[in-house]
Amino acid sequence: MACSALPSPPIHQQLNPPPPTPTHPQLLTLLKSPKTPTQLKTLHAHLIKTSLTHNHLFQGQLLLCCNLSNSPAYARRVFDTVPNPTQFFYNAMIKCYSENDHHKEAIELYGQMRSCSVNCDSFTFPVVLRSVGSLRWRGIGEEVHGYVVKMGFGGLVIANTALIDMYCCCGMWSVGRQVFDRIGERVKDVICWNTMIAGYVKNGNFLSAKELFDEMPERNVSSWNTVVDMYGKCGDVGMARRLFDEMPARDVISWNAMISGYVHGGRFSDALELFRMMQGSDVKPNEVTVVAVLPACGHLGALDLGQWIHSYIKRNRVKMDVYVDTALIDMYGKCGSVEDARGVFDNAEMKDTFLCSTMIEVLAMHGKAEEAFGVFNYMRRTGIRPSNITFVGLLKACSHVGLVDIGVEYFGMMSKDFELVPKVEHYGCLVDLLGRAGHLEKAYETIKSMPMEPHPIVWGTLLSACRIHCNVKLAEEVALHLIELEPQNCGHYVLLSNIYSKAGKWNEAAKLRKIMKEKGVMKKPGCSSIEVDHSVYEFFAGDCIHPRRKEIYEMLDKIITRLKSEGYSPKTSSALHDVDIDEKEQALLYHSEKLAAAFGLLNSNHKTPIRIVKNLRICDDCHVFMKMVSKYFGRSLIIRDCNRFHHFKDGSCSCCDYW
DNA sequence: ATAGGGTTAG
Repeated sequence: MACSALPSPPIHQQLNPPPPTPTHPQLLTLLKSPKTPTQLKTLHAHLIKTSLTHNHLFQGQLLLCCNLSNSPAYARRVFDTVPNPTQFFYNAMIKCYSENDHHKEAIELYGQMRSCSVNCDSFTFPVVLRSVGSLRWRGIGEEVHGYVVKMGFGGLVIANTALIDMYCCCGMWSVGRQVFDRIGERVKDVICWNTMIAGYVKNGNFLSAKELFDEMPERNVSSWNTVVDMYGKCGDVGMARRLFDEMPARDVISWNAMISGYVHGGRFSDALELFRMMQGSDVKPNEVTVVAVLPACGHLGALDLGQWIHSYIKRNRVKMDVYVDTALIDMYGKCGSVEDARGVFDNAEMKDTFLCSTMIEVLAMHGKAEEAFGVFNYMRRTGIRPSNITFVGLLKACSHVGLVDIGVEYFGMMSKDFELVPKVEHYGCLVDLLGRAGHLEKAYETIKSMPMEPHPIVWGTLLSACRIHCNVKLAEEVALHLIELEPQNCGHYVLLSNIYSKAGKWNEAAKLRKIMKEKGVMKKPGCSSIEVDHSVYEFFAGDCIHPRRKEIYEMLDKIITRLKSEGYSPKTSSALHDVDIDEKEQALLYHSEKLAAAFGLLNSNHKTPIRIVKNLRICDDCHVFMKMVSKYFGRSLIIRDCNRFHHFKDGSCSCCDYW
């Protein structure tokens, strides 16, 4: 065909002709930085076009580039085109596997390398040992150890350090210690000490870890970080903090370990406080910091701070990964802002099982079952495999709105369509779903037919259902069993007592209270928190230590007087005690969520909702109270109890009184 | 030839 017959190309193509094939030096430079899978293909194509695919130098660089780009599968395709791979190619390919969590493949290739009689060098072993440790393949580890010695690398600190780490990962810390003790004193460096200490920590041998830390001739920041983290994990946050304060210099890992320690120990306010201190230090938070601190915001319902962290992430270009997105979704959800959680979900670049499950759980908590099902359908459409956690979320979504049939269907789907075995928590959800909807017998049958030992929580779920449906007889049976299982758990007594009170059985309620006293079981105090001006305030039932208590109680009394004139009468059946009506009313009137609500009305802007987090379930009376506040004070209130969210607006609640 | 090994935070 004559070229002249073709119309001239559009103007933009004339201005941007296709890029010329890169020259050899340009190609080499291009191969030195990470590439997307598509870019990798293009580069590979260039190599083929210029007949460089069989040039060892370029093949080698391409293989390294695949590792840089985290593409082990593509790397393997390149590797397989090399006729007789040299030590260099094996080392690069094994490393690529190991660094991308393809440990089995890394070890297999190491085996192939040896069977092809390609020599390993001192660089091969640490990489292979890391994969062995990750898989905890003891036998292989010992075999590699033998080969390390045979090849004459038994005296190298680095090889020995890798061996120590491998043995400790495999649970063989005493063998690790033997390797450690045999390292010559003159070459024993700080890293092999750190590895041994961390090895003890991995195996739960905290005493030996601390002993070795104390014996160290010199320490670096990692040594300190390891022990700070250890004390945080084993529950001695006080000691962790002492070491944190004592260490000569702190890096971002030090701060992260300490913040995580606080969160792990349930000391959320301390975690936030430390995060604030970090702002004043010379260390910048990174993505691990925000993943550690966001759950603390979530627990406390600190939405303002959570939002601040979200914008901090954007402003400071903190690396956004799927963990950060998941932590944000969880935080927004727990702080009562489903819309923001949904926004993060929709914009998330990478969506995996964990992120989707978190979104489903959040929607479930807020009673948005349909939307939760929608996310599940999205997972099916896009091939994201649901996990056990996904189904916990779906089942909770069903039980919060009473969709019994759909819930039962999801339960069946687990094993039928996804090869997932329902665990005790799934049975718990099923019991909740059935019990709440009034099918108490079926719920009881479910517990009896469970293939595993029913956890006390499952019985507790049935007991709550008995409360909702006023079934005293079944409640007694279940509660007696529960009290036998957990005699010190106040919740069981309180629940049964509430059921008696609700049924008007004051004598029984009183008897139970006496038993509690005799056994020394303390009632867990109700506690509510509210965030005002970036600070979190906590209230306890009948709180009389708050600095502004006078003002708060006056406000609460004003609210109550107003609500009473609109027909509010405290629902005394929620009260635990068998006392005369007045006293009972008093106990109810000062529940912590009411105090928090009064504080919120006093201190916040009319346009924003009042957000409260409560540690126990909200009681019937407080539920009525909040509905009325939302109506007669024209404020919306968002309350999270230990189970779910209640959004109060214009006199009604998002749970439709089904909770 | 080519790159490259061991410790600590979610």
